[in-house]
Amino acid sequence: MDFQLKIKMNEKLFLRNPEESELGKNIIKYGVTLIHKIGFEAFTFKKLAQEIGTTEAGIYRYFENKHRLLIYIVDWYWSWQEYRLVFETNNIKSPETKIKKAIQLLASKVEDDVATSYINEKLVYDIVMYEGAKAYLTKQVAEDNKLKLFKPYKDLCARIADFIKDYNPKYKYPRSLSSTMIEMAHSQKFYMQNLPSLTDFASSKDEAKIISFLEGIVFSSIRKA
Amino acid sequence: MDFQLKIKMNEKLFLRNPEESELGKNIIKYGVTLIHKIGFEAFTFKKLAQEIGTTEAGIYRYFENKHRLLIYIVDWYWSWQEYRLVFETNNIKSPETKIKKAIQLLASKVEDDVATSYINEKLVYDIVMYEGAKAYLTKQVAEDNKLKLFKPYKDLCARIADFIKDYNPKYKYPRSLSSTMIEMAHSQKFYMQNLPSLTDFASSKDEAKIISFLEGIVFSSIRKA
DNA sequence: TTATAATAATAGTATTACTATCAAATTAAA
DNA sequence: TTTAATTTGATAGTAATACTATTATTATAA
Repeated sequence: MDFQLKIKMNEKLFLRNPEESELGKNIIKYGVTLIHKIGFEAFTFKKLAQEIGTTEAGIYRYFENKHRLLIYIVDWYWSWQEYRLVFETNNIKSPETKIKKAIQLLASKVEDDVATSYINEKLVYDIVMYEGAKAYLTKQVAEDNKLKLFKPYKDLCARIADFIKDYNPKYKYPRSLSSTMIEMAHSQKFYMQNLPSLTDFASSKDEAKIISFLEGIVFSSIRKA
Repeated sequence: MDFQLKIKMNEKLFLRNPEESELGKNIIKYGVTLIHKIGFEAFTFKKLAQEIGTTEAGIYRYFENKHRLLIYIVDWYWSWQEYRLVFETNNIKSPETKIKKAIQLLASKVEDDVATSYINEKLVYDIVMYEGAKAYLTKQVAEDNKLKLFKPYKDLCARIADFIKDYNPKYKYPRSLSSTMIEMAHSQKFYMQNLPSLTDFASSKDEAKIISFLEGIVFSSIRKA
């Protein structure tokens, strides 16, 4: 038995589909490792080209600019997380269990998943943590949003919001609670590793505490009166 | 009666103190308006110099680079918010009231405050909402943190965490809850304006709902059993 | 086998992110 | 009040960034 997970990406993200050639796949693969290594600000297509052994112009044939590549990676991540969530909550009835699964998926350390060949999920997780917000914190949010570039994030948010509605149909802010949860899973982890005084988690890989913190927030908020 | 609020800024932020000269104050003043107008990515010292009527080199005498200027603005904002919080909660005993004040201060629309002459708080609020996270989401977080560049944010977080501890000394995650609250006050507002499906707030300036959402999260979490 | 498409190689441009130098103007100290 | 010190303005220059364009070469598909 051998499965390959393939995520259909929004066509507006690229000029040429990177999944359809070796060069394209290398752009994603080494794009991920290089952004992870030097950070998005220092990352350039020229450096990436050198890494891959191609030219700058070659990469521009696939992506308009590095911001689009970032959104590609971030979108891929959220789609992947949504897939995992669907898979993990399949056949589960209890909305409580589903919400807990969601928290656990979002807050746990990610291991490189064999189901996807050329993308290293562990690195992508870090990129989303460090650079994810830069995908939408721009002056072009409105245009990018019109192109549906943030759909994967929204889909995941909506799905978790549905679990929350199932749990307590009377809770007034399911989507805001969902986006809070998703954001916090990453940012509390970032704080823990980089600005620990903003958290109560010893930087000692204590992600169980992050999960407990998030479960506390979510379930106390939606608890039925 | 005429008061002037002056915030003492971390000396590592600048090469020359911008508060001590006309040019310096103009760098802050027009820096704020220009970043607000074109966004941090498009913002350059050259454009700012043109705006002010000075030269690029002139600005570099004050700030090492635009990232430091951003941190300066963001730090100023968090210090200002902390000051407002101290002022507003003075003589108040009830931790509940204090927490509510904090939420209200963070989530409400900011008006230009006359107490500070050359800084437009309304614009600074937007800058923190759109660009604030970029201050620390970098590869140099660790070094910047060593220089105490994030102290104002941490101080505010610690202060609100203290209110939470006063309210319920047994709650386990006061700092994480505090940083969550602070972050969400801004990011839910950003979503409301730009990616509304991530929230439950009609983009109709419905900030009362943001406040109700945040109060719900905080108080249900720390409610004594 | 020819057409077609993708890639590599090279060049070039405007802008960015700085650093360096020197003269002019302002302010502060002797 | 002259001298000295400091701050600013003007100009120049550099390496890197963020692209676009052109042509030759190679692989693939009709």
